[in-house]
Amino acid sequence: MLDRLFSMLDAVNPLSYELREHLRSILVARNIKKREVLLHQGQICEYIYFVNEGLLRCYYEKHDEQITSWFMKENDVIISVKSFYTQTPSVESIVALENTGVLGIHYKDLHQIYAQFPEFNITGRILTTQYYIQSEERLYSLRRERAKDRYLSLLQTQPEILNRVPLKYVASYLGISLETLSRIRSER
Amino acid sequence: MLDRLFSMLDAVNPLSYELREHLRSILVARNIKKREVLLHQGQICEYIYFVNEGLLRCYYEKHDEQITSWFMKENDVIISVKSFYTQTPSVESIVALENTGVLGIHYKDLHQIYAQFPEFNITGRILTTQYYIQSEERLYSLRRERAKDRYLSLLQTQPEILNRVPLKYVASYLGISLETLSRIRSER
DNA sequence: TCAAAACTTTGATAAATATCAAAGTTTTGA
DNA sequence: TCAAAACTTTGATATTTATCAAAGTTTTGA
Repeated sequence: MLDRLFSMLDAVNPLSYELREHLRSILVARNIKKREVLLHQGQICEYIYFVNEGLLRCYYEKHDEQITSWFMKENDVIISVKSFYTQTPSVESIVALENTGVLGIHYKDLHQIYAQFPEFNITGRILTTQYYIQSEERLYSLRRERAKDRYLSLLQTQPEILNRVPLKYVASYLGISLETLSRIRSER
Repeated sequence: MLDRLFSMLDAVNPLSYELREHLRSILVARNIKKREVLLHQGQICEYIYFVNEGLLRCYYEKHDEQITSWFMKENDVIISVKSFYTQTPSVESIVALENTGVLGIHYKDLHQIYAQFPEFNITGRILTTQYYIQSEERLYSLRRERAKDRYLSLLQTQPEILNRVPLKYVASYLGISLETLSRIRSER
């Protein structure tokens, strides 16, 4: 049950026996059915989650339209970034696109770990860095790139997303309209 | 000379006397004249810099066009994100827009600090988190937002940039053409 | 299993933005 | 200081993409 999480963390920076046992005691497992909501807009994102299995979508509303900010699948760590780090109400919601199993750590427990197991700051720093790099790479593709090129980079970097997610969500993730995406896909 | 950096770091997480002295011994000061290049595309970004004074621009080329990824000014930490963290050749260049003074820490020295002064991982984690949040916020504005709205958010969040930077750089930072930006500004 | 709901495609048109070109304006450096 | 270079604005036009509408297609759940 915790194997996937532990092996992901171990790969980043080896976990001590004590930390591993401590994690067992504070991790919260949760199963979310397809379409069920893990975080509602307006709530504070109190947990940082690890996806054991399944797929989720993080989105927010702008002029009555849902805009997808991230898709998160097996082995990903998920939060509403600003809400979790600043413990303020989230503008984003997180909803399951498939039946999903996650493991959560409460914000307070995480900070207690950072204090009690200083080496976990290394893990935190490295994981944050990885997600920061991903965020920067998405900025590249949104800046001065054509709708078609944005679609092609997604196809290259995360092809499985396209098989698991309705087009309308992919479209808003890429910052284009549903119809334009459909037309791009039908070219050849 | 090091006051600004130390007080920034202290505000994130207090520096011990030993760490402060160690920093003094490994920090590298550098002055860059306007238009001078701090990092060339293709080089590995070996230093993480703190801007004491001045303003720099980080950019990359796409279809013969320069696209600005970041502006960095006093009190900012700067790197070519992916290049520094992965120690691979940079797709970005960094150039001074004003005469600028920076303090640099070499990648190896930084990691030596993380090992020798574990509490600095806290600082590293928090600073990375702050920049990650900024990156996410820029993603919001590039996704499904009109050119005009992107300009208005920049005006709100970083008005001083607009006074210190030629419009063509601001335009590519916002992902729009120079002419469109000029027209947006002249409305009213 | 089958009707309703959700999703995708396609077409016609409108709106936003880019591109090309040229004329002003400001800054720079010998 | 003043000509050259860099920057900004403006206009005309082209291209990209969005929007609105409707018709297919697939999925879902009672």
